[in-house]
Amino acid sequence: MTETSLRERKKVATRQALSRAAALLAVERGVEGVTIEAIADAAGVSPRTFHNYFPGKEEAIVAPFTDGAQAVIDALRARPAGEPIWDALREVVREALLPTDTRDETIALLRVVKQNPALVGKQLCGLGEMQRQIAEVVAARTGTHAGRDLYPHLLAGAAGVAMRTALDLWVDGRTGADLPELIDSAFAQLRAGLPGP
Amino acid sequence: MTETSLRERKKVATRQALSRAAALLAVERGVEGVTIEAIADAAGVSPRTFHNYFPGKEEAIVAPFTDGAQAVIDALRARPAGEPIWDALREVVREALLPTDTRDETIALLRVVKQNPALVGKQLCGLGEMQRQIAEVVAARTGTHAGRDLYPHLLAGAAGVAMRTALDLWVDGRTGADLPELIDSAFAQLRAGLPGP
DNA sequence: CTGAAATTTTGCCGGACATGCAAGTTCGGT
DNA sequence: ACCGAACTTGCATGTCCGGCAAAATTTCAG
Repeated sequence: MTETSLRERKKVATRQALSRAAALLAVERGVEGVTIEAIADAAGVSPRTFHNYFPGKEEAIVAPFTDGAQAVIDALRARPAGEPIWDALREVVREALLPTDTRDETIALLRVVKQNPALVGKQLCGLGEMQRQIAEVVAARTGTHAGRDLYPHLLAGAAGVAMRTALDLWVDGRTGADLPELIDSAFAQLRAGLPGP
Repeated sequence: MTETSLRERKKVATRQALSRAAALLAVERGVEGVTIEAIADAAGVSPRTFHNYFPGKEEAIVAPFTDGAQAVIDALRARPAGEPIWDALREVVREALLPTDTRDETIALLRVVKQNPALVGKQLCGLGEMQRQIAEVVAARTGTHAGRDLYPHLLAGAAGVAMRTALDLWVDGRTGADLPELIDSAFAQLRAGLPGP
């Protein structure tokens, strides 16, 4: 299966421990009230080691979303070649947002992120990188050119907007719908050209 | 007219001086090669004063885009009430991206921003805030609810994607089309539901 | 015009951040 | 068991960012 030397396992474990500690502390104390020293301490490593894994606490906090964006790209690359591109995008977004074992923590984290401009910036930056790579995949599948055509970037951007909008509205919780419904609705509306309410 | 005491004028002048100096230095030396001291020096104020206007050099560099986003919102609020919302959005984006007297500088600045993740994050953060406010305006005009409906956020997001995509492709310059054409094309494709290449 | 009030600028300071470097420690393969 | 590679850690340096209070500037009432 996957190559898993002890070193590799330790590395991912440390990375996850740092990320989880950062998220937990951010939810508890607020982002500004968290120091790198506290995160490192909670994860059982030295502050200096923290910087071997993340350049700053913001990156550690939003790491789950950065990783999730990468998962979306990988999943998209693994879709069957003939599948309509809109369907493929909807499916990978749906899979990425499937209920996890840490659902409540993720919601709490999303709320914290949303209220902090610095975190929003990092999150959107990761999303932008995801869209860039999605555009390349789309271009390859549709015979368009990522450097010359609007189409692949618009499609990737639309998928990103659908994902982000559905998530945001779901996290706010003022709508009774569950997440898959919101995702389907968002994709359907975009696919229809947002004709009106 | 507009209240314009000496104090107000000096404040905006200082802010613009700092922003312009930051952008100029960033283009000349690269973002990392710019210190707050250099920016403040170029603008004729003390480094401490810089922090009274911007929390960091990144914010100063992307200030033109932040301000531009605000201009889009104001322009949208000023559109006639009956106008189709898609038309209104396309028009305000077009107006925001009209050729200015500092066209070449803006292009150079956009290229610098694009290559620096920290700046991209700040820029996207400002764009996100613009979209949030656009969604409110859209909700008010279409009888939808920004807290419950996907529609206004999807529409605002689509407009943001159209603007950003058209700008990016235009700045890269690999397409012969000019900016208004790209904007029109982006909006037309989104409005048609991105049917395919 | 003059003096007081409000606002802005500035220097100083401290905590936190980020990163290079070198020494110490742990792991992997022979 | 051993050596080289990879990871951790402490140290040191430079920058960032914001609070605070004093000095300077602008506003406004008398």
